[in-house]
Amino acid sequence: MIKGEDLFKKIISHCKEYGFIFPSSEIYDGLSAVYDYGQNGAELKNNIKDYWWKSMVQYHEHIVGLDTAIFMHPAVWKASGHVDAFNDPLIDNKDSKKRYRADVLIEDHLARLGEKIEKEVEKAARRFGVDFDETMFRETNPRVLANKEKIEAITRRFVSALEENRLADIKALIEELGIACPVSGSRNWTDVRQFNLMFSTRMGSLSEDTNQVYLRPETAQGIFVNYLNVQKTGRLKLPFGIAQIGKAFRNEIVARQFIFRMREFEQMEMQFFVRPGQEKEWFSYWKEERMRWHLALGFPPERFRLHDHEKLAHYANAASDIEFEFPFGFKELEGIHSRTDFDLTAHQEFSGKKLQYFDPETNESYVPYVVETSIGLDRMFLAIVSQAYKEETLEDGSERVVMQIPPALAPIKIAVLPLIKKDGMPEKAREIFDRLKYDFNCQYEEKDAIGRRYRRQDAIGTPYCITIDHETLEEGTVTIRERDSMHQDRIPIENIASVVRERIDLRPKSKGA
RNA sequence: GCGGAAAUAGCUCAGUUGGUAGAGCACGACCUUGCCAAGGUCGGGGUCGCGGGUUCGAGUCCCGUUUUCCGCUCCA
Repeated sequence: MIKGEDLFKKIISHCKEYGFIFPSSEIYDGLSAVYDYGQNGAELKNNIKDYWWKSMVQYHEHIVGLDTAIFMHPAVWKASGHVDAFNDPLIDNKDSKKRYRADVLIEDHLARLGEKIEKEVEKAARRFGVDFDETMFRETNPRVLANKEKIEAITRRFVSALEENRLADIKALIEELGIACPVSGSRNWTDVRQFNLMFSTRMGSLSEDTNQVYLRPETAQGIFVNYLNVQKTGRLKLPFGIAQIGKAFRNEIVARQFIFRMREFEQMEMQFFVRPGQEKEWFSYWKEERMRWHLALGFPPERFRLHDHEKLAHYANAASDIEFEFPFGFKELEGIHSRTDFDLTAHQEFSGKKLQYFDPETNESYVPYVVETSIGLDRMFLAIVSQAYKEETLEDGSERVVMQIPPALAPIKIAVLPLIKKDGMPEKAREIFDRLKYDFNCQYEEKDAIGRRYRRQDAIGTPYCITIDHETLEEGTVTIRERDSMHQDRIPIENIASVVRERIDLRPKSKGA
């Protein structure tokens, strides 16, 4: 079986060869880490969106949809913390060619100085024995005091330099502290450079009269700033959710691994608003619910795993990732975050507008807590094609490449194929095609031998092929060929639609969620 | 951004010590066959990633650059 790197390369070229994904602006040599979705990719992507939207919005009574603008007031990103948190000062060591976050280098160094003090205290403790008063020693010993003072002074300078973005001062600190590269051991550093992960542009056509605006780095904020509009106009009661699908942009230093990490990407997010104190329960609920959604597509459970975050982002009090085993290993596919009231409270402060919910059951007003589910649409796409791509050797020794895309998500649902190009079969096939095309995305093909046409449909993941033969003309039946098993059944023309519809149905079989 | 590798037709690749670009598959038309790809005939398609340099002459040698993959680095 092919695995890892080889498999990944094959998937990438298969995606290009069969119209799923093309490099952006390819005739101009492409644009780094930007991709376009082709005729089959666009269908698959739309089907993923549709599946998500239906299972989140349509099947959940208490979740509604929203579609907000990519541009938002610049203050939104100050409130959300992105202006600060998305700024990293980076520095390179010229000898080892390694890159570090300058602030992390200094923080680590300060931590080591702190450890030195502790060692001194320990040493003293051993020397003085049982009567030793640690606190007293820390507060009175001149050497410890001097070291502590030194650390505090450096920390003050460091924090103010960081806050005011004085990059030269940060570099000066690194040199002054004699921080060496852990790899090369050298102190040969480049200047500190600022990397802002948010794309910015200018709004307004006169250059002297413009405002800097950002391309949103996440879709969530559009939901937060609108949550009261939606709640009031929809007369929604807690708990309720708002779902959104849309593009987001992050100017990653390194964007790579095909469509896994792109600078322009699409998110499918749902923010669930709950009473404070109930967020942990809902967090667990959504973890399970989202995992169920993935497994409903029929993927092997061992390809998924949950990863709980130990280090939490500035806004969260609990966070888990649903990771999928891509050809390059387990990586984040979806994040479930308990975002507390961080965002709403911040927007309340920055905007000066109350963002409280009046709870008719308790007669109280409060800022709700938020549990977020956020999945990368492009990553979901990659997960599906990675899982679907199969190279098979058949009984007769021949080989085929088949995309075992879940039938409900397949770009083309039915291929309509006349067995031969004469005896009235193309006409009959056209007639059937014209009847089916209003309900399913269909493809008509008459060129080449039937076997070859089956293989072409396998390569783009078409779950069903309808073949029109002599019996069709005489008895009104067709054969329906199933992609994965290659089994054929003979069914009446009138039954095609109902048979296919039943097999591509993804609705929960027993109870609705 | 650093290091390594690669780039010739839609795809996979060949192209001798530098001498003016080829194959198979794919694609189009027609003929033939007809249930799991590769019958016949004819045909279309490449400024050899891009830009410079060396040379009488560069796909081939040199420099730069772009893109991709891998490893670092980064990824609230």
